[in-house]
Amino acid sequence: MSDSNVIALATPRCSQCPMMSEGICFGVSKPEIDEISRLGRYRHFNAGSQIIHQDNASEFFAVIVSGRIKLIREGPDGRQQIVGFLSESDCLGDLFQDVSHQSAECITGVVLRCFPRKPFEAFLKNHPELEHRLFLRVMKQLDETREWLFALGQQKAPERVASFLLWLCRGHDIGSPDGRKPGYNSVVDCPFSRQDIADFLGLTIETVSRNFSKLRMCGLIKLHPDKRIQILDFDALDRLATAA
Amino acid sequence: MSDSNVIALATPRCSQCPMMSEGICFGVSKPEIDEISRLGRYRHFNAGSQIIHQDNASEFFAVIVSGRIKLIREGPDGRQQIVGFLSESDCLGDLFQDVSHQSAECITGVVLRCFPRKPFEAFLKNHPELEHRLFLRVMKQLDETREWLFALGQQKAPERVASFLLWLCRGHDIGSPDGRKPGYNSVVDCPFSRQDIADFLGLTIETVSRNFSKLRMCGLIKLHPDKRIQILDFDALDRLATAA
DNA sequence: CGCGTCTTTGAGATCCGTCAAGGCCGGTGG
DNA sequence: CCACCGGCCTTGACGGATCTCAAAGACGCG
Repeated sequence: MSDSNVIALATPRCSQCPMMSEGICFGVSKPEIDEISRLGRYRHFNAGSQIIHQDNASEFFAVIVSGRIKLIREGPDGRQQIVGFLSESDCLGDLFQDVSHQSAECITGVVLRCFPRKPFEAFLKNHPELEHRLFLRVMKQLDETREWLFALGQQKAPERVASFLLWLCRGHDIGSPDGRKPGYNSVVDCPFSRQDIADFLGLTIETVSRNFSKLRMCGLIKLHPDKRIQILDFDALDRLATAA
Repeated sequence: MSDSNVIALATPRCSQCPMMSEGICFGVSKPEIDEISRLGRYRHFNAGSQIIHQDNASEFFAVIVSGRIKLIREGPDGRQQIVGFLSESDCLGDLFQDVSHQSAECITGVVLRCFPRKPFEAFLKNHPELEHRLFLRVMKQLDETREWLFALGQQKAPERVASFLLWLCRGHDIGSPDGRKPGYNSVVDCPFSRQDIADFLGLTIETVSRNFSKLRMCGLIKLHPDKRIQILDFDALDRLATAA
């Protein structure tokens, strides 16, 4: 209430912004939130639209207000590898480098809170505690990327698919219908197409599909028509992912 | 000379330390270098020794004074994926997290400048310009890791091997004997075993060896017995790596 | 010189990619 | 309301790239 004036000046909905709720802005004083917020604006994108183009100038930094985005590395011949999935409250854009080394494409409709890169970097210079928080995020991303490097380098197709499902469980568990412990009989949201999953796991859509079918026929998962997947045997899935 | 007293108090060879020369310490005032240096000590490791064990406590942060290190993710069944190579002036150790998510093993003999993690993190809190420099490094590592994610996910064995050789050229070019432009007819140092390369590229030693042989027989490279590789046709290698 | 380790090369087995056809589902228009 | 259409997903058959297993060769070290 006391600060709602400032917030209101800054952005209409700053209090609902994931930069606040998810902690990116946490610790930045209100006048300064006002300062940086004045730089930012909301942008909307439809599913399928390209937000960032690989090898183009890196011009903005953004926080995802809603929706899902895939980060893609593409080769000269069109092959593409998804190097990361982003969702609400994640950050988008390459700071401190002039060209983007990957593309960003919307999986769903997306709302972004966008800041021009250079001014944001200048702001960062005066707010080390904010940069520290970004630092932690990038380290976490590096950790996750290394995890997938292991998967792509060492695991076979069935293990990769199982690992992917477990990854879905970790991040996007909607909850189990009968209230069992997390991971068991849970329903997870999977807004990704077969092509997305294939590009992420370094497989073809056919191989992904075949492995989903195998898991379904073995009774480990149940595929719902609304892009949701029900995990019926978490332990078995875990064994598939970690053991051979 | 004026500051050599301070340096001398701090560490015997701080002026030769890669933290200075390679910029990690750059911008930190001398008394403060003294402060942090008092925390650090030199440690020596033999080739093959494990410095960090995956899933163990993350207890120190270090700068590599000399030597080469591989970062390894291992699965429960012994399979291992190299997720990064480190060399002189690179940093080692997971900051701001309690357990290491990968192992670190010496490829050559190694000298480290070691700092206990917690005090170093505390020092970092008071030196945002130092943390900023670490931030840039981690972003660069993330970028490189994504590059290899593309290689492991999308490229076939011959392309991966060619990409690996080009990567060697970028970082460790010893120079061409006849002074031609960089990359052409250059000799690169390759201190890695076939097993290392295989674990890095997600292949087997046999596949790596076969592809090296193929490149040798096609006249693109020449393998010297002292772990050096001569690049005879850089362009052809580049074509192999980027096109199919 | 002899030993062990790393590397190379070969032959066979396996997994996954490619090509192709058919099924499911939602949207559109009659 | 139903028929049609297009995109996405599934399933099958086949071939090829890579892994596995095996043996011989090269290199470094004592």
